[in-house]
Amino acid sequence: MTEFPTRLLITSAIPYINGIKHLGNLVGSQLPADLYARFARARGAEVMFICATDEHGTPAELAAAKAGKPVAEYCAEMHDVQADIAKRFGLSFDHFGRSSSQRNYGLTQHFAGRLADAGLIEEVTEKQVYSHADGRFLPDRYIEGTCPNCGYDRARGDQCENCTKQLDPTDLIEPRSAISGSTDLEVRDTKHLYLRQSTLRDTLDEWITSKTDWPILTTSIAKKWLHDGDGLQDRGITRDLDWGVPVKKGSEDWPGMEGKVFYVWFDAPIEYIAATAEWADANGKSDADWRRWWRTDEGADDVRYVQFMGKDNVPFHTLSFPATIIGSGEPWKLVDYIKSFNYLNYDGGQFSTSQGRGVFMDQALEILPADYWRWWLLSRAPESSDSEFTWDAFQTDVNKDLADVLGNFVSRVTKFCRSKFGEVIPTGGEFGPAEEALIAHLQTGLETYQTHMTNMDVRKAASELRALWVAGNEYLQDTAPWSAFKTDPDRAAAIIRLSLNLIRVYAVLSAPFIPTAAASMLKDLGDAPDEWPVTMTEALEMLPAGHAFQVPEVLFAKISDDNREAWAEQFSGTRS
RNA sequence: GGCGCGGUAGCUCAGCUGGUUAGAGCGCACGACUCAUAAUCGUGAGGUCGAGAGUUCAAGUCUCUCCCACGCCA
Repeated sequence: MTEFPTRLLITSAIPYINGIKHLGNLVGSQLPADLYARFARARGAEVMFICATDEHGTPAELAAAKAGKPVAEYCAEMHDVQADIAKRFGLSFDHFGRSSSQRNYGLTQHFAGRLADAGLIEEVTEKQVYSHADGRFLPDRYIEGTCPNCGYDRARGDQCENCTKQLDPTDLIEPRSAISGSTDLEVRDTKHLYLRQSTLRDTLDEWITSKTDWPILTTSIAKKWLHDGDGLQDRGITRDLDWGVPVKKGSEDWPGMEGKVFYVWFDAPIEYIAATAEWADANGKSDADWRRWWRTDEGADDVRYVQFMGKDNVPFHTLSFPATIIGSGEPWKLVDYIKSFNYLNYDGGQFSTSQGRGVFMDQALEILPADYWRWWLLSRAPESSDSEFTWDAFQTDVNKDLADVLGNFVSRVTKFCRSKFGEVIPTGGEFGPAEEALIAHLQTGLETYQTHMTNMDVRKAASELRALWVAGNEYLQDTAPWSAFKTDPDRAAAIIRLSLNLIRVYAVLSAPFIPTAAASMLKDLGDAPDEWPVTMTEALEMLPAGHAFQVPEVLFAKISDDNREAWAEQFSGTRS
């Protein structure tokens, strides 16, 4: 078995602030990260699991304006909303931070200063459209006008949606602000900072090349950006906006950059570090307490750092953020493993936040408990290619796996025991060949499961866990305690004693996937311990004869055809 | 147009460094059981592994060309 790290730093890509995320966002980063974090804790690792909201940028400003609120207030509210939903989904962050925190201001400015000192920042003067009516510069996509190519009158400054032609804002005929509609626009010179990541290209290339155990999805995307066309391009890291981290060189002002902020992609990944500092602040810890996770010269040399994200975030995490870390010349912890995911589609199309298409996290929880979603999404995680959510598959899979295989096992064992022996672990009888075979089988399965979980092979882990559940049903079918009871009650008692213990083992092993149900199973087993099994032989004798339990309520109610049809209908349109 | 990821049983997918009769879950058919959420367990039906060519004693598994779907970029 692969040796498991003793200290694990785990980060999930941070969700953008402007609304509630859909299931596709969830399964791409936060959910698998949580699965891994829970497993790591169960295996005894010291875990720091970090996420946050990504709050800066124009979309946040516009969403706030639409809601009629100051952007800071809007973000604070939306952060609380997202934090609450995350909690209800069982996402076990050690801290859920905010990229607008003072910690992130300080660290972002610090990194910019270090990069400047290292000669990795370049000042570039470029032309950008300024709107007098809005009193601000407009990003390309917030300028609308008539497409010079096809005549479409609502083409955006970056691209015409009608004919897909790539555009420059100055190409548009009769350009206007998408925010106010004003045509009082002017092209002005503005100065911006660029991160010279092209100079780090060979270093990054070597680093990526050395990561032979990373998912192909991760390395292939990184390689593409490194080698495509002219290779890795320098990128602007500042914007003409109000809402963001003010541009500073460390703690010093940056001449010529007054009134500008860092671009969201620059400060967002730094928030992983900042959020860990926020964790320290929120828990009465010292700076040393968070720095031992991030500075290899201050205790982080034994930390293994794993990031989770959807494929759209891979370029930033494989290139830009490492360029920031490496370029700083300081011993910050660089990521050790990047687990990336493809997209989850919704019933023949894409999930879409802007169009409100698909199921969103809050809606999901209104319909069913989190465990249903967790199980389905994780067991079908889009690891090797995009995957698809359909109500039909969701209903079938959840009913079969959770209700029929796992839930019903718990039900049949506890109810049989109650009717024949009462609500205590029965005494008497001995284990024989059938038990030896089962235990050997479970031991092998346990090790396979742990290997897959350690490797973050999410689908394979789910499949193996399910196989363990099935093994219990096979065992019952094979030993038939209901028949044995008629001639040899002690034999039936032994079978049921093992089976009740098996429920505890299932609860513990399943907890990373379905934490709520797992906790409920342990509670009903008379507050059984959540100790992770090492050998099945010992694990299946943990609950002794005489230990009281109670027959649980139905663990997983089935999704009816009526439900499925109603939900498919309810979510066919757009989010209201 | 360039690049990337895929194209394996009705459906969703496993198949690592090439090697016995190509696997799993679901669905379907039949059978067993009756403790249980009309649940469970067993058996079975079989797909020229997108198409073509090549390398090899041997190819879903490597090479080339082409087709299709999806995605990213220009």
